[in-house]
Amino acid sequence: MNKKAKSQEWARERIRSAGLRATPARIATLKLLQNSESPLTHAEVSDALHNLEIDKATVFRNLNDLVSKKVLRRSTLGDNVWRFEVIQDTHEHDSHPHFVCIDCGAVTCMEGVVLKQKTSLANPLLKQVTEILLRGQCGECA
Amino acid sequence: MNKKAKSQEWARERIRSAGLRATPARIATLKLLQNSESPLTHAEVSDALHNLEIDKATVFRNLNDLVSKKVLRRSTLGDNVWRFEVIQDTHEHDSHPHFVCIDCGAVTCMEGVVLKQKTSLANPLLKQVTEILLRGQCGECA
DNA sequence: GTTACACTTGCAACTGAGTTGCATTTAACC
DNA sequence: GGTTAAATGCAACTCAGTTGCAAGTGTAAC
Repeated sequence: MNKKAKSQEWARERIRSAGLRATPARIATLKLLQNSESPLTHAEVSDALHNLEIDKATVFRNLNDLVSKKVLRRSTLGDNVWRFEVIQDTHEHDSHPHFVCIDCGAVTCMEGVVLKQKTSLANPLLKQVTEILLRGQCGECA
Repeated sequence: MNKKAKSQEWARERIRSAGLRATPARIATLKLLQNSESPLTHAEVSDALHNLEIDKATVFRNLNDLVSKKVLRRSTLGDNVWRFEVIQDTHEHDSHPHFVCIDCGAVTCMEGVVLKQKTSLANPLLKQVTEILLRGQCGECA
């Protein structure tokens, strides 16, 4: 089996094991996000799948379906637009920080960065952190 | 001077010292946010000032103006709606991370938390970080 | 392989947040 | 009080995301 067919089969299996039907739109969406280096917005997914003539409502529904089945993660970068990325089942640390460039909007996943609290005392105001977001200028824009 | 007039004068002075004109719409907006216990959305501000017959475009412009002058802070709770709150001038806000509760919207300054990069190699994609934002549930909401 | 049916899709119309252009009004300085 | 740049009101707009419904399709069971 060649590489393309493997990726296709992987996406198909991931969708089916989540309890959803493996339709062309879903397979294409999942393959796209899997091959992307950073989370994509709905508009970016929609554009990329444009040649498949998939309706934007379908893309929204599929993205939300895959999020609710925990195949994708949905996050916001402070610009009030949802971004989606594949939850890698190989990783344990599933919530790495994201860096967003305030100029060009590029999003970088920062696997090698961790938050450290100076004081040993746990902060009572902070029960559970679900997302860490850094904003600033990327190398291209600075 | 009574309490109401004091609040009025405080708002007026805060706006003027930011380099903006102290219009009734801006004074009412700032007083409202100052007296609110949690950040308010544009719609909430607009509703509360309804009897003053202030246009929604004006409210948006004023909120954004006050944000750009660092009188207000603008944050998102993950529902893709901006929320606004008064920046208390007793704090320095540039140097430490902020924590936003995705349920109640409360914003906490986290003086005792620092970001550490595991690898000694500096990330070339990340030239300058201007803001660090943590999102999650606070002790009240968890 | 055929079939049946629930799931999925496309379309179109909708909601709601936020923006913009422009003519009119007004706060602030003299 | 008069002047003027800043602020406002209005209306029309963009864009993200949702919804109802009829038509299409993946899947399991035969």
